[in-house]
Amino acid sequence: MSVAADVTPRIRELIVQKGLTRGDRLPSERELAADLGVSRPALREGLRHLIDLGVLQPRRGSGTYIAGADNEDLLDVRDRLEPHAARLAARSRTAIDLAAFDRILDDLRAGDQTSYNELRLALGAASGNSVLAHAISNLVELEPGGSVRVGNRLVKEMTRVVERVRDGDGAGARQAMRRHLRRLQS
Amino acid sequence: MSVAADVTPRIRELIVQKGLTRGDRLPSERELAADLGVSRPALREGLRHLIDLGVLQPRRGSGTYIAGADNEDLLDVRDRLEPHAARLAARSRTAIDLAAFDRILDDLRAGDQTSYNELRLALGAASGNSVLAHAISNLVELEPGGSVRVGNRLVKEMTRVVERVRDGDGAGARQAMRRHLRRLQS
DNA sequence: TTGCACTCATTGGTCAGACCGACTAGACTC
DNA sequence: GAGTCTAGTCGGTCTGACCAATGAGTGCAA
Repeated sequence: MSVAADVTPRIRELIVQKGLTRGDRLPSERELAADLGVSRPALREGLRHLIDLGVLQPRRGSGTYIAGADNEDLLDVRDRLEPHAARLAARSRTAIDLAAFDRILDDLRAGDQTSYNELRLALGAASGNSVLAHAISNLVELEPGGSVRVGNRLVKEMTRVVERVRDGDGAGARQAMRRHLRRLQS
Repeated sequence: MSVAADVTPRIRELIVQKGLTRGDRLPSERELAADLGVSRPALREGLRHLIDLGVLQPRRGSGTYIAGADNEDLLDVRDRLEPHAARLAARSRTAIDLAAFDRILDDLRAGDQTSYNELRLALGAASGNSVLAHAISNLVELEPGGSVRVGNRLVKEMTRVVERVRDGDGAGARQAMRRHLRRLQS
């Protein structure tokens, strides 16, 4: 992992940890670089990714601010991609994919907040469509950390999706994911 | 427009101009920076975007190579997003959007190769969903420049899409875009 | 006291030059 | 001729500096 590539998740962690939300200002680049122990150019390369995604918005002379996407818009796009990914994954998943799903589901049941997004990424990867996987990854990164609270209902829904994928039931997997997203929408 | 942000399209132009395709090597960063008249850090910030998208793949000690996405995978994702965008655009388009469509269609009829992608971006913007617009923008950038040849059939298909959008016919706009993508797939 | 113009420290944006480790091709050895 | 060694190239990173835009505090004028 290169330094610049590693900066991106660390910035995200910092945002979550400090509880920064839309409109808040990030520490200055010089400050961030010092905190993370990297140079400013490397720090900027890491920030660039989040800026391109639309998560951050720099204002010259003022600072860098949290932008973030509208949740409704986000769910609309998720509904276009993630059920489709679940369907494809039911057809293309490998034994390695299935093992990864099991591990992630275990973490999810243990209450790990990050494993929900990991599962989404794993489904994208298992779809066998790298463009789709990439698009979903971008959606995951668009959200402020831990956007969804991990509860019993979510665990149940995700378990259902994984079961359908394991069974090779494409239509069922798609439906299960759609139902989950439908719930988030309301 | 910042220097770094301007680097990205210029790199793309250079790729098209030199006719580089998947697997080819890009000139070195030092050379590119000199050619474009920017510093290496700025050049790298521009490259970073294309690397994150998956268009370029750097190999330390060797060079930076064109990666590019599988066309079939790409069309599959386009089929999920762009007909949906057309449908939303039919509902949300403003007078400004319509004027932009007309201008772009004129360019398209004149044989401008870039206007096809411009239309796709304009439809995404007109959808009113910024996340969707962003996702489509990423898909556009994923393709090697001028992936689709502008011919009579394409002009006809795009004209149909715009007409449906102008009429506020969401279902029709969606259908017209799907038909266009279906053709590209075969 | 109030309002405004000004000043200046801070911030993102950019540049120049340097060093490092990884890679590759060509020279060299056996 | 096959394997090894070496020097040059490339991406990755750092340091330190300057620029332009911003905005808050300052001081002056009304």
